[in-house]
Amino acid sequence: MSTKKELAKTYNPSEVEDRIYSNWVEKKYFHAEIDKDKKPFTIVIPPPNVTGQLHMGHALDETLQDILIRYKRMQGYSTLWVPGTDHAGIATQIKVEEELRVNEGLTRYDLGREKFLERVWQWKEKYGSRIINQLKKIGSSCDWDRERFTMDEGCSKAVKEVFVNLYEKGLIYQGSRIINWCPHCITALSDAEVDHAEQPGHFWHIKYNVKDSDDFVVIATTRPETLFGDTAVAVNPEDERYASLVGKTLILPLVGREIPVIADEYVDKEFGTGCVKITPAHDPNDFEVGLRHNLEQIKVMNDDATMNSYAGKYEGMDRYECRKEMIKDLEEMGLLLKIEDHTHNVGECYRCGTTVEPIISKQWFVKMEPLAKPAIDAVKNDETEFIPEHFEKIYFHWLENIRDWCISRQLWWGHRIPAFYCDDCNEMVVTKEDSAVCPKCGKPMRQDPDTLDTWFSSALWPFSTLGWPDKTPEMEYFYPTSVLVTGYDIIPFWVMRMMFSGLEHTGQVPFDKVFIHGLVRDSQGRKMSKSLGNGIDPLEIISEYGADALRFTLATGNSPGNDMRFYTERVEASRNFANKIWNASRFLMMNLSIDEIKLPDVSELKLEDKWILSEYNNLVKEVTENLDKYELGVAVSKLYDFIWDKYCDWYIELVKPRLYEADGADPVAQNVLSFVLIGALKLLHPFMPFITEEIFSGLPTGEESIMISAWPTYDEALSFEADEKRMGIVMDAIRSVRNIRSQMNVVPSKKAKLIIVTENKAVFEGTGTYFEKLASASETLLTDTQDGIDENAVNVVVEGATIYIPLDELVDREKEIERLEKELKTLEGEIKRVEGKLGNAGFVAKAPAHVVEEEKAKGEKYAKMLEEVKASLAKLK
RNA sequence: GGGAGCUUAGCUCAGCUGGGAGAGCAUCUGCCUUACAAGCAGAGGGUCACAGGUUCGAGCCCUGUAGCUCCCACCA
Repeated sequence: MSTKKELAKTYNPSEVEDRIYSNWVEKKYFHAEIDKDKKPFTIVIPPPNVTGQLHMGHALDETLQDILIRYKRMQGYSTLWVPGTDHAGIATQIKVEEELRVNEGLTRYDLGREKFLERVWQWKEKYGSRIINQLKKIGSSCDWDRERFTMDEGCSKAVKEVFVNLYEKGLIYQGSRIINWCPHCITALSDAEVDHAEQPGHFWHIKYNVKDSDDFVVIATTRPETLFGDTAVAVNPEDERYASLVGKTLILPLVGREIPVIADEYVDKEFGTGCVKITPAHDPNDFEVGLRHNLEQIKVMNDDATMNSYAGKYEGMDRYECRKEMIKDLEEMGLLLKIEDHTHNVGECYRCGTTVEPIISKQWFVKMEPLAKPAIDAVKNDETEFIPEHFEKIYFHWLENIRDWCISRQLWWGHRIPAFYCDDCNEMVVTKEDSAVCPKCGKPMRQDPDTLDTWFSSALWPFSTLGWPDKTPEMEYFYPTSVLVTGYDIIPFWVMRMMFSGLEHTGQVPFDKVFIHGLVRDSQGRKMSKSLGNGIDPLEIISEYGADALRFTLATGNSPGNDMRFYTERVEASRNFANKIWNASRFLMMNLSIDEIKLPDVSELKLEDKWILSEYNNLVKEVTENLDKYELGVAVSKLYDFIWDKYCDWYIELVKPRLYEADGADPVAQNVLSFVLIGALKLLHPFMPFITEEIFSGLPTGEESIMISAWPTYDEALSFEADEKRMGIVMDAIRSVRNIRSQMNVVPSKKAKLIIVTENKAVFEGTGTYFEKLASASETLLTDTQDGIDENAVNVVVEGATIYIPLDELVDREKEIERLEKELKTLEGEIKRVEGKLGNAGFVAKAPAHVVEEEKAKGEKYAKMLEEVKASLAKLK
């Protein structure tokens, strides 16, 4: 029976990907079960937001995770990859509000909380499932039976559990503090949710008159509109210029309120005018100063950053409009003395870009210091390791300088804070229950209207998805997870918070390793963003080039933690590689007449067989080591080189004559070709799952799927070092002959006669293509002995042999002389280099013996070759 | 003001614990050789940012300098 079949000439991914993926899903290959006989390997997905669609950053993140998961699955681990999505509080709420505004002209207040939330849930269903489908498109082998959502029942249970626990331990508290307020999203933000950007601004020098005096002070401010909230002016206690002013009263311009001059260390004498207006309700430093001096806190803005009644006639104006107007008025009044240009860092909301307003507000906070310490220690003790390691510094820096985490958000979409208030007696209860009755007066209580920071639930993701707080078998078996794969940009948002949450609530680190990748940028190195319109849609790339090509591109030429630029040219190269594999397989299948693949006995193997097997064996070892060290880019480039260069360009070409024999294709060659291809496909499978599966299914492997086949292992019996070396010489010889033919402009179709003479006078002769002859000669190249050399020939010198190409085949004598002289020069250069090294007493004395030996051997080899070249030149001249 | 990273072929980037500089793309030459023109063969192209140091030996380790990028930071 023949297994011969013919594949299409080019690989067409769109025809196979969906079919293969559905088959995997149907067969439940992605599903992970608790298996005590296997070791677990767990990854929880960084849940994409339900706001959007897959972008290139996700594609990279998913690809890396899938590579690791598929690799470990083939190695026999019970691999669990938990998929899911994030409710993304602010981001999603903004999107739905926007949609509501554009389509219906409504605000969330028009709908009311309940109706609005219904809309958000509809959004979540639609876009949540869309992004899940997109994850599938790139081949992610997630356990879809275990898909989760940060606001599903289990996660909600975990959130309440954690909140109540921390509250009872005193690690969650409510307080009035300066927080970052986004006037567009109308909510508080945590420090991590504020981006800082340099903005051009001004220093306005404003005159504050001293009460009942002609004296005045000049303060320089970048935020004149907060003037209405000033409750003091501070100077440095050491500042002699203002010593007499301390204790005096000033008249606040425009509103005429009286404020004291105080002395505080905080003021820098050298900066500005040395006088600082103190606005405790609108500046974190002023807030502290205010506490020290017991100053009143006056909020001058509403939640949307319009001015309130403290701003007098400016009430109702937006903060910037107010600034403009009041500056004009101050100028008219002669109180504006100077305007200086000044660039400063301004905080912006990470979701909408609006300048945040530091504002005093009553919010819920997590006390960070006691939580941060164990999280720092766990990384210092290597319980969790970052890859690459230097990202630990970022992690430490954040945790060591952390301030309490503001976790309440004035949003509707999110986990509602499990605190209840009694409107009658002001009693407050924090409980896991959905409702509460006042323990004092028995009246039903009102739940806190605010929700929790999205990252509060994300922080629990590694264990809430495994069933925590219940003691589930999954928690027992799959936790702690094995590796977290994520971008460096969310270390402070997420990694750090999962770490301290895991340690606090489960007593264990949430993951062994944190594998950090960089950002995917556009071809000019810019961040891909919607506003720039430079984003490249992974799905378009997939439909044009295939998921494998995209994955391969993302995994190649990129080292951990470094950003990468995305070029479609690179995807084309990856697509070409896929096609190359396809055609190698096509070639094999066209010539396959065996129906079972079995590695032949060593005695039957020819030189090139041993060589490719040995190279393959090394590849197995190296790729496995690279993957274990998370060097995915290195692993994949070795696979590329092996398959394209060694397997296709050398091995296939070398065995062709054996396949075209009149009495049928050599079964040894067929077996080796198949064995190596199958092994290489397995190694490549984590990177290019679809094409490897498609080809594998067409080969007589006796296995049902490559994705559940066993990962190849290094086999001492396949190591043929001596043959690798011999083959190296043959390859050198072939390259040299090709080089000559190319320089002599001999077209490939013209067969040249070759005479190969080995060191010990072995001679081979033939007129076939140089490929065939060298291949068939390769076996005995260095051993046989015969006599008879054609003296009138161009020759090529390789280690241990000289190859003659009769001159009548190649016309240009001058060119040949030129070539040989060049060769002579190269060899002389090499010999000089080696002699220099060996002549260096320090080198001979101190370098390792094998290094010295190698150099000696090289010297001898070059010397012999030099002699041969010289002899040839002499003959030609 | 701190901290990190980067600087290697025309472009984009690899280069593991220090032992004769690599890939892809681009360029040049020749080929439709019956797996593949999304291909084959050949070629050109790099004082590995700069200056010192350690070493028998440095792209790799140390010190300093310059340029670029990013993160963090309350100087009003």
